[in-house]
Amino acid sequence: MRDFVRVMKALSDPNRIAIMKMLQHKDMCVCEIQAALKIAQPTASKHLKVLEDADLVTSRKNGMWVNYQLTDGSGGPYVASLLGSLRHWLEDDPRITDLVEKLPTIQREDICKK
Amino acid sequence: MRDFVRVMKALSDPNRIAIMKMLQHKDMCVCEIQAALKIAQPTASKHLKVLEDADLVTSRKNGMWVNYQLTDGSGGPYVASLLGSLRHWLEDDPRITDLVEKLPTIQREDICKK
DNA sequence: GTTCTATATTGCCAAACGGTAATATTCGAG
DNA sequence: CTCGAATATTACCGTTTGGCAATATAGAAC
Repeated sequence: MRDFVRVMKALSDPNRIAIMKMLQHKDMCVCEIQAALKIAQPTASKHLKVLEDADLVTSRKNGMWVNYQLTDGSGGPYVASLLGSLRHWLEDDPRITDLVEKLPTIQREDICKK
Repeated sequence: MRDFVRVMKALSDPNRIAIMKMLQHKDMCVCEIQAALKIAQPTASKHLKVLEDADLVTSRKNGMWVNYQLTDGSGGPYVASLLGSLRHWLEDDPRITDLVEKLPTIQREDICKK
């Protein structure tokens, strides 16, 4: 029950849902997510931690960057099911489609090194 | 998006999840839910309102009582899918099985009219 | 080593949440 | 109409949550 609530809570925030939908299209680092959602960097990190604690997302260090990606769902029964459903859900949501459209223009090389 | 978040939030609380799982077995009035979960009556009412606002539950007045039941899922795409998944989810959760076991002993005639 | 750069952690604030007691509402019974 | 019983609403309280600025950590480049 505790795990289930954790997953549902993780998917109960618009910004975290947006992160999940973007990660369906490509792996992203923190600064890319921060730029896409126009939120502060610590906010992005915190959201990613919530998603990671719920086993919805994993991170791989790659040099200076930390790449986040969707999990394969092996973390638990609810996670697998919800990851599958999320593929279809919100495909027509205006904010999501807008974010996904702009995804190709979000590249870490252009964002960081300010 | 707003609807989706509302549904996910509604399913992010242990007591509300317990209500959903109990309603899978039988329609219930507020005082039955209150007794089963051992919570105050306003708390039960509030939880039911959250579930109703998310279209997960509907209420039918029957004299003095208000019967709550699961919706048919026609309220939206996420609702239908989650209602279906919830049938299988948490079937082995100790608290849920305990509540369901005790369901037959929860009857409004025994509970109310204090 | 030192200096950037990307990310994580901490500390803080306003808003939202879950809970209760007290009160209001609604409806059946007499 | 009055009384009692089931439910809803309101007011309040402690905890959690999402946001940010400031700081700490980790790694690449020099």
